[in-house]
Amino acid sequence: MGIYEELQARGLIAQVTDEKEIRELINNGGAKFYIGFDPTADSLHVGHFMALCLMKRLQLAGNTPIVLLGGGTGHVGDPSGRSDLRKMLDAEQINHNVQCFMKQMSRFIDFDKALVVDNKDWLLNLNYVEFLRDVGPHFSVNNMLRAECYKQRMERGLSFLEFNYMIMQAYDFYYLNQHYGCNMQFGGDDQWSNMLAGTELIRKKTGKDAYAMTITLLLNSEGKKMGKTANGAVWLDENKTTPFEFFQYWRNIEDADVIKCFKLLTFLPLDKINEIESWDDSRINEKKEILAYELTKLVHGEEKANQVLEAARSLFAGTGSDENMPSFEYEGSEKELGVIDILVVSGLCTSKSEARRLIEQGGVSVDGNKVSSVNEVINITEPRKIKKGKKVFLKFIKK
RNA sequence: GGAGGGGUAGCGAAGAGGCUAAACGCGGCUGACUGUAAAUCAGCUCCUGAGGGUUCGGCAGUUCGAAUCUGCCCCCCUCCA
Repeated sequence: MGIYEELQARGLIAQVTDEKEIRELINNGGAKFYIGFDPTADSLHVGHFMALCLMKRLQLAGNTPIVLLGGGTGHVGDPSGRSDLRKMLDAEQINHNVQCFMKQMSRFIDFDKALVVDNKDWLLNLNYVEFLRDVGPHFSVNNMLRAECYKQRMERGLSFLEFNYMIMQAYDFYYLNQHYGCNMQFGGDDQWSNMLAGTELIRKKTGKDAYAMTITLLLNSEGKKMGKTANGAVWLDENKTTPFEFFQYWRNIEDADVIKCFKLLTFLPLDKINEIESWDDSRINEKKEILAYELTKLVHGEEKANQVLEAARSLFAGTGSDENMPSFEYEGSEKELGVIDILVVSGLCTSKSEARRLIEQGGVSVDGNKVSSVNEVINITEPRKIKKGKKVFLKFIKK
């Protein structure tokens, strides 16, 4: 089975421009492909993770990856999948974000064997009129407006700035094709129209074919994007989403999504996944634990994965050590603190009102004892295990 | 540039001088039932020393009293140019 068939079997492939050619190209290691990452935040998220994994899979199959950092396109902002204008980033933020991306990517990609480029190097110096004359004639506005990514924005309004994003991305592909021999682009399925614009530009300018393939978006059984919580994305940066939180996110997904996540996100061989799938439903929690462990291992390393697995088992099953449970170090000098203060100071609650409400509703316990009064005061000379709701644990330690 | 419509809590959306800390829906949180799942049910969802305090795009007014009325400003949408 070639890599193409593997990707297909995992359900990773969403759309391709030319199936036969692409299959041949990547199965024989002949692809020099790029994936673009726009530095819109200071950490990568699960969507990027899928792209990076794809990059790794293809690299292992002998293909050559190019990581394209969007230091230039970041100035414009991709309107795809958005109902409103992106916040504009200044150059300083973009550079900072690019640095953060690089750091995180080094865990997945061996930069020695991959090419890393930043499109600010060619986009920022373009001369407007020259550029217009160069690529402008190849784009039909009528066609662009038909693209799915703009359609939804036609109702709410689309700025000329964002309208140009597609042209930037198409130009990137063309540029990489000319300067690095890049013959293929991968991306999320929401990038499809932007990617097609690139293959078309290359064909029109050079008469040669280039290919594009999109990866399935990670949607849950209700059709919503996975990797998002009420507080925002599930980040790969451990300072933004702790390994424990990361682990718990996957540990708590819906039953219906487990096998799909195995296939799309892990590197477990397909036979192994099929075997897990065949397990009885009563082992569903075991499946989720493996999934969460595997993903945490990929993103945060084996050591961290073992720690959070231990911590989770200790907290939820009562087995294993609680040494590695999430903790908070309190800097104050008091020997005792009101429960409300503990909750607020540690960040478990954002206001005292919220903390009070929580206690009144019976949602807080300390060392296993339910807190019954909002006035309760706790001795903090010893570490205390705070439990908020059913699943949030924190060890409160006085420094 | 002209005409019209609009900006209310995380989001959607009522309210059109006091009865409004602001209906309702979604989302979120807590509890019950479970399997750290889903579904369902119940409660909560601006802050607070629990006395109050601060909110309805911004600023300045009118009024005993303003999310609601007036003026100016900012932003968004639709149609026309």
